[in-house]
Amino acid sequence: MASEVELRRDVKRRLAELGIDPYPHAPKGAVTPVREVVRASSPGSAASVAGRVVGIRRHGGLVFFDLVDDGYRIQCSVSRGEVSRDLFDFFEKFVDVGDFVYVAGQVYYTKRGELTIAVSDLQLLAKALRSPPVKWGHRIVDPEVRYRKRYLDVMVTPQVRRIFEIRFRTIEEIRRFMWDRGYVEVETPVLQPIYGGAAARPFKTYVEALGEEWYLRISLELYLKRFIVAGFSKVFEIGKNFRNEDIDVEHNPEFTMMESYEAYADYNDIMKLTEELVGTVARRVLGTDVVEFPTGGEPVKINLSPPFRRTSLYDAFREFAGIDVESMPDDEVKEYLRKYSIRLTGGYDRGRAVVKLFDRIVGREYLIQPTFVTDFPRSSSPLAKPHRSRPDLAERFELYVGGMELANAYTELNDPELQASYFREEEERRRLGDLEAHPFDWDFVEALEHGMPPTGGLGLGIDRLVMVYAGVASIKEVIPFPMVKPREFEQKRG
RNA sequence: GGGCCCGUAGCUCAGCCAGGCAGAGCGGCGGGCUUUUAACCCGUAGGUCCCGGGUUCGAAUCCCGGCGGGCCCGCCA
Repeated sequence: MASEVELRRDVKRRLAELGIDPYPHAPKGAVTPVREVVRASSPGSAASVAGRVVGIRRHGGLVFFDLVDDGYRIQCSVSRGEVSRDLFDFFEKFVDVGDFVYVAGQVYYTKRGELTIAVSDLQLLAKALRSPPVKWGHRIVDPEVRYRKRYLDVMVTPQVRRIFEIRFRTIEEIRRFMWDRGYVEVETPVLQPIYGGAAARPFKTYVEALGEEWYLRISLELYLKRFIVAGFSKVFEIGKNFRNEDIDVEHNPEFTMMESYEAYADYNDIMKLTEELVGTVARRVLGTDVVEFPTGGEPVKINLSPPFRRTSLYDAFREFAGIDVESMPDDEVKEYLRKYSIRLTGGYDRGRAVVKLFDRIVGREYLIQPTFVTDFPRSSSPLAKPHRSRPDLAERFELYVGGMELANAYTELNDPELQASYFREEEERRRLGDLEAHPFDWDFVEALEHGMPPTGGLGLGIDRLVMVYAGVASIKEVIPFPMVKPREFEQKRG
């Protein structure tokens, strides 16, 4: 028995014998988006549309089929009694589910009350040699197919398409929000001689022209701050970061961040900016700032309208876990590290130990509603400015929603000599085996030496924000083509 | 990096525990049907049982190794 592809190739051959191009360059008539026909057409009016055939229901002399164009579906019918014999036979012999067609005809309502185009003219626009894997409107079950061939997932499942509509609208509205506040959207290099701005292992690459090993950026931070040094007061960038770390429901090696930097602002200003952004963009994209997010299987209502709860890291420990980490002796901190089997690379450091414990004990578990966690230990934040009244802390906050870290922000460190000394601490850590410690970036320090105004900066994880908006618990659901291992598929050729 | 689970027709899955002819529904193909919408009715084709090795008279089934995937844990400030 011939395979589907073979059968449809045969259809192509027979079309060619009749002098019909299965891949014409353009539709023969003007095309109206199906969306407009569905919204505005009245019975009796003419309509000409184009789309993919997603379902065919044959009743002898009458055939119903569904057309989908840009996410909108419309039913069409071909009646043997009302069209030429050629047109009816053409549809029967040559049109399959998956094909793109152009149709023209008159709009009417069926007995069941569905808006339908009575087709009087039809043109094949593109022959599909493979049909969709499942009927339109259904879900593909196999995750391998969903992620490897996302185009199929989006093609057949409107709910999946909806997630990506939310994603791209979110990015659009973030841009609008930032533009409206006078931020300039800039571009910084993806390929960098020294990576920085986060604690992560980088992807390495090789620049033939320079004969050097370079890196894919792990954050946007250090170059955006150079823009502030250069004299731009408000800048932002939305772009891909690359971290050579493991893949799970909250992490993809390639992910999208928005970072912004604003001169003459501190982390309190940035908190206001952040909550307004998260709430405003939600309302513009979703029409509401109350969303449902699955945590531990159960959907929880999350309210994204500002202001968000604010708590210091130490207070959050006390409030949610009943632990006073602030006054705890080092021995006891180490005991907690053992208890939660947390290993610190680069030697014991109280600040970094506390942050790791926080992630483990408090963040994921308790911070479901939007919460700003403020004032992290200074040693865990080498790019942030020390706290104005607490030298052991940094002016830093993280935003948690749904138990995920959504944003990270500082009053930026702008003292070049302090920055240099923090870089030296990081180098020492790297020497002690911390592969995620910051490399020393002399060029950045030199930029700071030229003077950077007091600045507030923000890093916002776009993928995770979209997870919250779309109400999905896996980052793979919001990344169009998540990273999956390549696989050799057998090509079935006839 | 550790643990658990999964891989059988284009798709969803049964068969595996307890070894003995490789199955169902959907989809495809053929036929019927002029108001259906997961249309319906009749018929029919379709298989590298993920790959390799082992045990056995005999392996989809049991054992070992590998590949791919999912979930959980660790890690990802």
